[in-house]
Amino acid sequence: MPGRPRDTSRDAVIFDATLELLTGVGYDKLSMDSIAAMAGVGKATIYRRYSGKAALVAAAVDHRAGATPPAVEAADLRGALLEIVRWLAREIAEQEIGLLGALFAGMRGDPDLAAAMRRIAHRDQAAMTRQPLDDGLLDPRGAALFAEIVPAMVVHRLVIVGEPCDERFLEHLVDDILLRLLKEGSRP
Amino acid sequence: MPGRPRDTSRDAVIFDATLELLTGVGYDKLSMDSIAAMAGVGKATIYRRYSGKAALVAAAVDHRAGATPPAVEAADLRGALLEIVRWLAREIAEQEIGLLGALFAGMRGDPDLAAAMRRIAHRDQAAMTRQPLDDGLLDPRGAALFAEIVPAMVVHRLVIVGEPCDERFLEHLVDDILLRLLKEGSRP
Amino acid sequence: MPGRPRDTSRDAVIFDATLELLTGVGYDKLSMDSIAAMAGVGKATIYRRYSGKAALVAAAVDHRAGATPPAVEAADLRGALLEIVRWLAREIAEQEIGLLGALFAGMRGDPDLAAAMRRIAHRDQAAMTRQPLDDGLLDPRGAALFAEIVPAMVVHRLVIVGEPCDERFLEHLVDDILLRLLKEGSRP
Amino acid sequence: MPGRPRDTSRDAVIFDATLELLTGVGYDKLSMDSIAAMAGVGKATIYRRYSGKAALVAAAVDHRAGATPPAVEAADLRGALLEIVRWLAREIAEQEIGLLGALFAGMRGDPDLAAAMRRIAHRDQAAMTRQPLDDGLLDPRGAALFAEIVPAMVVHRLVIVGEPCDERFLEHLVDDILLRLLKEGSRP
DNA sequence: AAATAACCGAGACGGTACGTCAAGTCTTGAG
DNA sequence: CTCAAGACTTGACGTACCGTCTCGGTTATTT
Repeated sequence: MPGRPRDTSRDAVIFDATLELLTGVGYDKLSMDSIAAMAGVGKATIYRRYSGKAALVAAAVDHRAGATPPAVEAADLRGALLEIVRWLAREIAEQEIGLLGALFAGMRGDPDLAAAMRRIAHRDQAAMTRQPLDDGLLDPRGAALFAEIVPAMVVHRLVIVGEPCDERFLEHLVDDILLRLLKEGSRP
Repeated sequence: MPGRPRDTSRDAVIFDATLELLTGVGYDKLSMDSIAAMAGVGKATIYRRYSGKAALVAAAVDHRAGATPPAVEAADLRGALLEIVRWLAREIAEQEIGLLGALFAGMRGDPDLAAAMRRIAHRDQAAMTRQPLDDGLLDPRGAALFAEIVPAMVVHRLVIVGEPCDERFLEHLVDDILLRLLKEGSRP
Repeated sequence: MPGRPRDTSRDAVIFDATLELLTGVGYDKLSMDSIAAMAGVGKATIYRRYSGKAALVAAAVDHRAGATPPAVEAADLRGALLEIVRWLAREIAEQEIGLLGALFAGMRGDPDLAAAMRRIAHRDQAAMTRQPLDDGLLDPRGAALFAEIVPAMVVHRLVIVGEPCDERFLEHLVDDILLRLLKEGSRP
Repeated sequence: MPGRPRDTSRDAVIFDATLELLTGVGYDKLSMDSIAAMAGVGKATIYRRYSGKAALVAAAVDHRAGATPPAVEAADLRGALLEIVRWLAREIAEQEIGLLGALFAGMRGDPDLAAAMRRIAHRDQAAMTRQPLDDGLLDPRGAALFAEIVPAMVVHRLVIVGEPCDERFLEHLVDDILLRLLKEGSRP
């Protein structure tokens, strides 16, 4: 099949422009024209790669987030949990808020896209608890509980409550909720 | 010297049209023109009352939700929690999903509006646990924990996970998380 | 017929505001709201008197123009013609341009109103040449020619050519057109 | 590096729709939305070409009128004048009335546009008298007088007097005004 | 080497919705 | 019944964005 191959260097500049504008003005003030202009790219080049704004934002967030695995250092359960929770809170605050906007906007019209974005949002959660699981700090039931509660409360804190996930909140989350549920779960 | 007073009957038809279209087509396919047309109202009449789509949706959801107090019947803690959780899940699924869309869309550009919408989202949560508190089924610390965890997990379930809050999920929420945290809290 | 009588002092302030705004911003940037506001009058008070913007402007121009009869002093034909032409040019430039805008805007939708405005535009023209007629400076045929040519050329100069009716133009009009036609007409 | 060039076929359909609606409903009932709809064109395509309704109408009238040169057949002065006057009266009645509406509406806010419209209104008038000039039927002074008087009286007749330029009026214009002025001018 | 075919930046295209503004009508409370 | 104030419906305005299409021009592969 002949023809000029896609210029892969375009992907990077498109992602950069998308993420910069996304964090700058928010999802719904984000326009494809402005992304194309900032990236120095034709709109067709974007639409050749992504089906629309929601898909582009999903891909951009996926790309950026994919580069950051956690890497836990603490050896005790509380320390490990705090590290993971800190990383997740920062990740969501910085990147995935935009993804959530895309999710809201796109999920009605395109269920497949919504499913893809949900996969992105979930993807790290499995990897996140792998190390504590391997170290024996966490059992599978505890890991599931963690994955169910922590993202929910972090997102709720940021979006609904509208306050940052500061250290105080994260310690409260770990000490008053997670540790008590996990300890409770380990009793006979 | 005041002129013609606002026709309060217009508020009702505007809210009705807004909510019907909101649940029908979703927040971002919702157009001011279609609301005005369905309500039989000029756009200026809407913009005289609300600064934009986000503010209108917030007011409409506020209006509709305000009419619904919980009213718990069960006398035991588990039953009471289940009732409240069921009501909240239904409320969020039916009404506040639209509000969340508005929140995402509007919160960057208008922090005051975002704050107002957060107040709306929070408003019922205090009243929600009042009866169990009065009945002695819940202590203040437990009520705070409830208000912190339940909305977060319900919203997360609906938006991020993308699955409905069915009875199975709600019982899991009550039995595996809430009750264990609340029992734990009552120990020495 | 009982009821509060119309406050005739309102007519004056409405006319004043109308004419001031008309000369200030032109016919089509003239809004009923701004007239009402400047006049310190409710819009209903205007619409109770005039059927719409075009009718109001016509009445205002009629009112203002009606107060100004010509009063020719010169005893020779050329001097008399120049005086009349000067007055008419000033009158049209200052007032009736607005009326012409109203005429254009309103004539399609309301032929009766258009007829009324044409009557206004014509009204002075009969009176204008009365004195020269009485003095024997002009015969009826000459007066008719005058009334047919002068307003046409003044309006054309102002609107189509877009230049002011300065003394040079007016003398050209009198010397090169009017006087030659009138002299010609008086020959055997 | 230029992008996609303007589709010049869009100009034609826009002009057609504009002129059809203009003659149908008149200048001020003419809406950009209806033009766009009838032309099967997005509003942006119109606004990309013309700054507003007045500019569009000016361009449309210019376009349509530009295609029509006079072509005089008569060999005597009276016949030639009548032919030209007839053509001009028809032209103004059919096309330029709309342009005059645009001129009134737009000339306050945009003097450049007003100047352009005046150029359009004047454009044919030079060419109009070229043939009689070449044939020696008219001298330059007579041609200037013609161009000054005839359009003025035709417009005045149509707009202010509100009557059509029928044959009777045109002969009056030629016999009682033009010919007498032109003959007068040729005497010693 | 030439032809082919998909790519690229740029930007015009048909649409849809936005939020504003004006026209003319209606509704207060006061006189 | 009139007044000032101002809310009402209607409908056009000009702007912004979407996702598509069309230019002239640029690479790679395939003949």
